Amino acid sequence: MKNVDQVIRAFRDRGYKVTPQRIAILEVLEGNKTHPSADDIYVSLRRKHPTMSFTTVYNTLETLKELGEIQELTIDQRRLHYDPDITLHHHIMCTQCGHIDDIFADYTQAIQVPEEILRRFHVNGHSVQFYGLCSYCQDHGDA
Amino acid sequence: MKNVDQVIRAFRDRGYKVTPQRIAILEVLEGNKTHPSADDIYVSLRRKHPTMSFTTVYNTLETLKELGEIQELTIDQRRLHYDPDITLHHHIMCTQCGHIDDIFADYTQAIQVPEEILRRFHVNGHSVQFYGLCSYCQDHGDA
DNA sequence: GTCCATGCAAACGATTTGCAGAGTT
DNA sequence: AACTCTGCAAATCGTTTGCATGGAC
Repeated sequence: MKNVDQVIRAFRDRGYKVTPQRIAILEVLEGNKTHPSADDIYVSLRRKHPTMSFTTVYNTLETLKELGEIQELTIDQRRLHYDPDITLHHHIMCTQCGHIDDIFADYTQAIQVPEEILRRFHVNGHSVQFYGLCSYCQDHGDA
Repeated sequence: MKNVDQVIRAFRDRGYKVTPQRIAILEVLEGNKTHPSADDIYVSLRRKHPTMSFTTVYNTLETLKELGEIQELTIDQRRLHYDPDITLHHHIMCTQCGHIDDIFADYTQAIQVPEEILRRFHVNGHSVQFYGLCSYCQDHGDA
């Protein structure tokens, strides 16, 4: 995601309105490396924006996705997470606590799809994710 | 998944009861290459087993997972799919119609996790999946 | 007869939708 | 003023849970 000011400009350019709610959500996302869920974002805004609604969080995330400013992570079957870093990278999630970390590696060349599949599919993308136990959970967890 | 008779034996060995419902679900799964969801299984059984419940489908899938007879696919964010083929392979899903195909390839060596991550995580597994448009949807779809 | 499994209904949790009123342009 | 956005409430949908009855052993 570009910085807040630049995204605001992108909004104006596209005819999207710049509302206090949208700015607040952008501020939460800017430089955010925690891979928040919609709920995480909602909760982190509740104090300063008590009237913020889930609808607005979801709407804004959808808009930012459309603009290509954030990416949706499908690493967690239970809920979607969002990442303002749209450069090519991957993720690992702790199966105990749900913590998600970045993995900066490019596996594009490494995972070639067999010819046979290419004959039957127009491949648009792929997704690689890892699962494990983070340091904390290795020491404290018990599952 | 082993064949129905063998899984029935595995059930008995573990003290799990062999019920008509469980057998029916096993029969749906044996050799099944369609990667059904719980709902798909439920629907395909409704006619011959009108009293079959979702609870039983979910319970049985859970049991089969525990026994390592099937694997749960997380390729579809909307719902879980199940695969009786537990050998190492991957999948591709058509983003239009949801059809899932097998990809028989082993990317284990290809996707090495950076040292830096290994220091912070005990990696237990990974997941690689592809997305695209199947032949049918390339010709007929419009998204 | 014991105990696990089934099936119904209700609960749950993430996400989506309908819509009236509010705010941006 | 026009038109989008917000926020509330309700709906949706896959999955889980509580529990009484039923069936496998």
